[in-house]
Amino acid sequence: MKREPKRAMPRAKSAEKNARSAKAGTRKPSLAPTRRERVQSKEDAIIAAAHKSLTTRGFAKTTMSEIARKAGVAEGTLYLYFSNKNALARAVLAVFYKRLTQTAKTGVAKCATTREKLEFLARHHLESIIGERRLLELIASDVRNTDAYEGSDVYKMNREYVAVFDDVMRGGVWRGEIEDGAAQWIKRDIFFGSLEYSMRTLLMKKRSSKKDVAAVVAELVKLLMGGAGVRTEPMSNRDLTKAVERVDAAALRLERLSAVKM
Amino acid sequence: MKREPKRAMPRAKSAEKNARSAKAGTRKPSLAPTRRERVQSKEDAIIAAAHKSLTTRGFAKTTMSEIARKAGVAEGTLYLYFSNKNALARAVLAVFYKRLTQTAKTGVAKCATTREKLEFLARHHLESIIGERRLLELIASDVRNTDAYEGSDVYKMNREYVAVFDDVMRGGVWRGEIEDGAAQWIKRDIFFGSLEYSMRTLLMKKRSSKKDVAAVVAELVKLLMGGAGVRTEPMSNRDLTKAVERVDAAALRLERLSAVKM
Amino acid sequence: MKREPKRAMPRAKSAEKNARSAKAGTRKPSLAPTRRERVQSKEDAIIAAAHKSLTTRGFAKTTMSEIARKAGVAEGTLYLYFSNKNALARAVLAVFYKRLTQTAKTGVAKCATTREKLEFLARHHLESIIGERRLLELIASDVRNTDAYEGSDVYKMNREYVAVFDDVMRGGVWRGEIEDGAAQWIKRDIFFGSLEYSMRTLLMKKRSSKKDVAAVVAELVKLLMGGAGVRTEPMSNRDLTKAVERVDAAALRLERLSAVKM
Amino acid sequence: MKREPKRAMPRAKSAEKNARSAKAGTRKPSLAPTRRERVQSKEDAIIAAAHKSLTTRGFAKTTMSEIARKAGVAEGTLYLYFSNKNALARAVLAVFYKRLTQTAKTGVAKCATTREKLEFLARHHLESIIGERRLLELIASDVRNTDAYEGSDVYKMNREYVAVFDDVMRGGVWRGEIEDGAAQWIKRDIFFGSLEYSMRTLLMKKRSSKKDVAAVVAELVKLLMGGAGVRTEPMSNRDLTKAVERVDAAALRLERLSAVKM
DNA sequence: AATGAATGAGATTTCATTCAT
DNA sequence: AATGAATGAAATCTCATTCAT
Repeated sequence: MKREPKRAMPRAKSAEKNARSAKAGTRKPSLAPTRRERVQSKEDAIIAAAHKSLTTRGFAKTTMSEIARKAGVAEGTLYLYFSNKNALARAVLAVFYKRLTQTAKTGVAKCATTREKLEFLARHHLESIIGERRLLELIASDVRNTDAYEGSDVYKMNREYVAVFDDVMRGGVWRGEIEDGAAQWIKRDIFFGSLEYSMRTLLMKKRSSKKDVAAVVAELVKLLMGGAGVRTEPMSNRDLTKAVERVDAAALRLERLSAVKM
Repeated sequence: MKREPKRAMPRAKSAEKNARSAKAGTRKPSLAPTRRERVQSKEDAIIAAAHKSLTTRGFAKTTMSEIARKAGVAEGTLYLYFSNKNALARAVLAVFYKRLTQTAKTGVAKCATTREKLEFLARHHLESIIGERRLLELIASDVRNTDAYEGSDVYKMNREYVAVFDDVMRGGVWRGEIEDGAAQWIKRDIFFGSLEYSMRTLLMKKRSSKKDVAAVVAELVKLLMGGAGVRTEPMSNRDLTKAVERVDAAALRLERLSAVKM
Repeated sequence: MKREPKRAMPRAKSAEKNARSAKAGTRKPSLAPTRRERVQSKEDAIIAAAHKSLTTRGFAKTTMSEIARKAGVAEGTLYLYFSNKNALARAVLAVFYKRLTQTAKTGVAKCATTREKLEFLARHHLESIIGERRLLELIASDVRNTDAYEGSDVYKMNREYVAVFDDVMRGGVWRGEIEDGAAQWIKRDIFFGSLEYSMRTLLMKKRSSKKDVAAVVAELVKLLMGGAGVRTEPMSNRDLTKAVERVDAAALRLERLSAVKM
Repeated sequence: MKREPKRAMPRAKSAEKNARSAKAGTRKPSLAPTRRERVQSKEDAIIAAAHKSLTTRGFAKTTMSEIARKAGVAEGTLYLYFSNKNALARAVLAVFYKRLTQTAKTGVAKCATTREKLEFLARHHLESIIGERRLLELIASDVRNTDAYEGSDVYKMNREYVAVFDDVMRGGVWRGEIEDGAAQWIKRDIFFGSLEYSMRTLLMKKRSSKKDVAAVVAELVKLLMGGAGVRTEPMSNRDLTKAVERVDAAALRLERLSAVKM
């Protein structure tokens, strides 16, 4: 099932990639694409082709020759850019996460309140993964398990992506809008886990409406922000209770006092 | 890529069916297994072997010959009981769900309160899937997508399993312990989605403690039962309202008092 | 039972196509075979190997691995050139027909009379198929029935081959050597059907002689050209009848004459 | 591809069959089927089932289990009656030939002239094989080649069948209706070969008409009976013979006359 | 005599990966 | 740097035949 390389592959790739963007300013401008640009665009084409196949057919059914055809390169060329099918899939995931992070950050920046930010993030995530569910299989399976996932590009990009959510949540806590209850990783898992499960349900429904998405998003945000979520004033339930009790007691004493006096 | 069965399979399959011959009591008891018993035990052995391979190596890397070897039968025999690899995987899933449903129901029955029931279900699910994460891949991928998933055995067993959760939730709502907010399917997705995502995090942690599991369970149940869950003293919203009314009334009287005095 | 190709095959296949690159003359001649030449020769080798196996062991008993071994290539390579076993068998048939047509045309061109042409064709066909009877099974069975036979290469080549016979017959009719009786397809079926059946008989005879072949050929041609074929004296039955009647009448007159005289 | 038995099979079959019909008269009549009758009917059922599968799906695609199912017996039972798939197929062929021979003989007996007999035989053969073309594949391939064909039941039955044709032809020759030209086996091959080839053409035609069948039959018979078939004036061979005798007699008298004169 | 579960050799086909050009 | 033909291990699935019951 797996045919791992028998000998180390002589590829210059990483170096190439890292060298990119280096002293771009010093290069003399030219209309014809430079070698570096050509290489980059070819890599992009391969990733785009792989992305398309992966999302439409899934990992197992996607073949390297199919990707090569779509990308307009020879099969052998794929191995010049990526050491194997798994690495290529990981690159696709990395790009996916990069884009996702980008749009998430941009969208969040436009939101005023924590609530709005969370709502945006939830909807954004849900809508994004609905079209790329096959990509998520990758995360849960082979690509993630086979080789060192931690330390890989995908892992890093994933951290960066969820960090957007973490920042929003921490901001909410700091400003007292969200109770500092559970550990952040737990909230994170609840957030993304719920959304991915909902995606499956949505996909199974014959016709999933915008309303369904909205309902999921609303409920999730409500839960994460504390049931109090609808309150305008940010006083906690417990504080309120205490306060009421104090006032109640005070009123009682006043009443007794006045009753005596009168 | 896959070839689905062309003809009906000569298999004895389900226990229910085998029990049919009814007057088992009249047969003279014998220590040697009957033909039917052997068939059943063989099917069990195959499923057990498949389960083991599937959970340890995943669907793609599991081969039929590996399963046959583990089960102690010839490769061809597998196809006597299951029309293809997919069907076998589905049978494994069905057994998994059946067992899961059984233990879930039993456990829930022993719990007194809705809270306890939910906590039990959450912990039970989390602990169960930690060892069988590869099995869950199946649900999310091939087995689910390839053929008519809806209407399949797995689908039915899955419905039965989640129904346990649904019943608990509905019971809680009915008894006023849980707010009847979002649609049931949303709560369900939040519950199971959160747990499965948490499972992944737990598995990635070098050493996931019992405390982590407990924390996830607690937080999830808190959210589903409404934030009120954490209060020490059980003052209900209704109590609070009453108190506010009292304070309001007291304030009114104070106002009158002061009006008299002044 | 059979799985037909799902995707286009990366094959160089036909000679015509390869000749396309046109300025072959400008290329500097080299002794080492070019890539294209190697591809073509490999295809030829595969077809030759398949031909050998097919004719000696028949379709069912011929295995792809056997062909690969004979051709000196890996099994997978076969599928680079032919999408499956059926397609390979059809290619073998196509080559067979091509060669057959070639030699038939050449031979016919050398013959003077229609009779000679038919005799040549009959003998040529009979001798050709005696060594390749297993190939003919293909035509009558799987290869022909499984997929769209009509429109296939084999079909076209077969049409081309039988056209040689058709032309000869039509020529004979046009020149008045053959009576324009039955439909052409009927004559064609009689011609080829008789020969193939005779082949079987010949093969069953412990020692089939040249004389047997000659006898079959002679008889068949005689029939197709009209019974006149065997007459030494070219007098028809009708002529004979007339002659007899004339003699009869003459004898009668003589008798009367002599009776008077005497 | 072939899995021939590894050891001789302990079957009583032949003996059983031959013993049949033995002293039938001595058996006491009974309404319930005897053991022998049951065995015979089971064999018949198997052959009938095999015949159906063989004619509709061909040899390769017909499976023993399919036959067993259709015949209403267990797979193992097939091997009690026939040593392997090939033998079963041969039995089917034998039955086919037996029936064919029977109907051929009956039909021929009802015809007055040689011409009519041939026409009947041709049409009968053509119509019979059109529905059973898959059976004919057997004759041309495996069944015939694999084991000792000569000496087998099929071979004998085939001889018996073609003997019907042979008899008709020999009768025609003896009565002077057919020229005694070619060897009988040649005429036989022409007859059956032409018809089987025509069958293929007929099957390929989108809609083969009765007229097509009639045309083939007419042409074939015309050829076999000699071109005489087309004569306009009906002077029979017998007339011709008489005339010759008269001429001969006349010549004799003339000789005598001249002897007197001289 | 009958059964039918079990066998296991063997067939076709796929495709990630290599490497000579 | 690019190609793409070649590889060959490995996977799934079939089915004639056997044999314990």
